Amino acid sequence: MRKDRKERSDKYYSMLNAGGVVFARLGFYKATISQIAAEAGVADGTIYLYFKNKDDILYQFMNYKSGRFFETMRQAVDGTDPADLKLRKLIRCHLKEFQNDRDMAVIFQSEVRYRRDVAPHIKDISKIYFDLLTEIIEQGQNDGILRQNLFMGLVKRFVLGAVEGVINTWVAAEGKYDLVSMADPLVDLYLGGIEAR
Amino acid sequence: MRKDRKERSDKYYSMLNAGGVVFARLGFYKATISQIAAEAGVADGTIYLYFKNKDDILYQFMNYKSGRFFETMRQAVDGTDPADLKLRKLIRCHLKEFQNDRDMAVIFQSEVRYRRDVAPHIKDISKIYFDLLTEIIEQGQNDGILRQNLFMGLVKRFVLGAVEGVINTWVAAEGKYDLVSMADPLVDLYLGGIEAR
DNA sequence: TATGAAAATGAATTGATATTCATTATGTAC
DNA sequence: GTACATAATGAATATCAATTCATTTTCATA
Repeated sequence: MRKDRKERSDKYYSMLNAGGVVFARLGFYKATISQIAAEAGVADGTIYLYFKNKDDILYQFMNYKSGRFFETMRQAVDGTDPADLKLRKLIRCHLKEFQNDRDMAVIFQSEVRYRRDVAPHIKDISKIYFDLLTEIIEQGQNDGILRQNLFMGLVKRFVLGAVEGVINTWVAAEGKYDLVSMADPLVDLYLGGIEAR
Repeated sequence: MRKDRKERSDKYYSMLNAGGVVFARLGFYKATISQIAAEAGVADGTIYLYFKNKDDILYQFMNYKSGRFFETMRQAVDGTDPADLKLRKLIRCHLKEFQNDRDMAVIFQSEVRYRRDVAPHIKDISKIYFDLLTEIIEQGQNDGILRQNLFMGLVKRFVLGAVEGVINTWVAAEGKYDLVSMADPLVDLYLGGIEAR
């Protein structure tokens, strides 16, 4: 059908990407259609041939990015590694993907938390993430690498919350340092904590 | 001066509070002055006798809440306790204050991250928090309770990020469970990590 | 109770921008 | 090269909500 052809076109992606750029720079509400159109090098009206409305641009942007993101995550984790290494790979991958696509990072960290209407979509996103974590942690417990008496719901929040905190700081610092280098020290904290032995 | 009298009045606080209610419910951009005025039981125009504009309502709300929040935090931590107990008290206090004032929790967790223009103000907020954490962690290291080889910048992000993650989940769950009960298990994770010994 | 200042009101103004659509351009089949 | 369909344009429209301000109400004082 026609819509498919359109959606796969270069023009479609340049608009999607322009949306990402402008939303990241100004936030959803301050971004205007005219700015997005200008960034993509098309007329304002053209946006509406490809997207239902402004919300739809954000929605499709998230959809596209999160799809690719989780494919990458899944690949990073699949395999026969021990749980602690899987956790390391997961976090490294997360930080690497966000470092390589700062617009996505900004939008995921702020719009996602902000916009309630995007929330249903986002729930899926963190669900997939949480499922990956559940797999890893349960495997680690079965192999005796991780403690048995863990409150799983809390541990997942603990892990994801801390990564997000690290990412937010990096975003606020305008990405002036290497984010990926935080991965291993962070996982060391997850595993061993801060207490002296 | 007149402004002082106004700012301390009941009406001022009812408008400030109404702002909190409506911002928390709809987010800053979808909230309207009319809704805030209605919630406070005043006319639209009255808002502008007490606040410069819509931004100013949010700004003063944050200012007021964060001032009280950090007084409370400081009190919770001051004293001669060992560092791990201080950390426990800090986290307990943080969760308790947010649980007792859900509007504040929603606004701090979403608007703060979202609105760049509020950021300078917010930097102060997390700076105070980080300073408290620095004090506690350094004390713990001096007393031999906490590990020496900690990357302080990361540890602070790790701690604050994880608490915020826990709070976000609670907010998203509409506050249906007891947030404060998460404090001790969370601090246990900070201290000992998830690895088996 | 009369008077004036301070406070409050809410309808009207203003500005902004998302969205539409009549028009123009582009490309393709014959 | 003509005719048709598809795509793109951008000025005009429609909506919405922040802010203003002429008018009214409240309230302290004499």
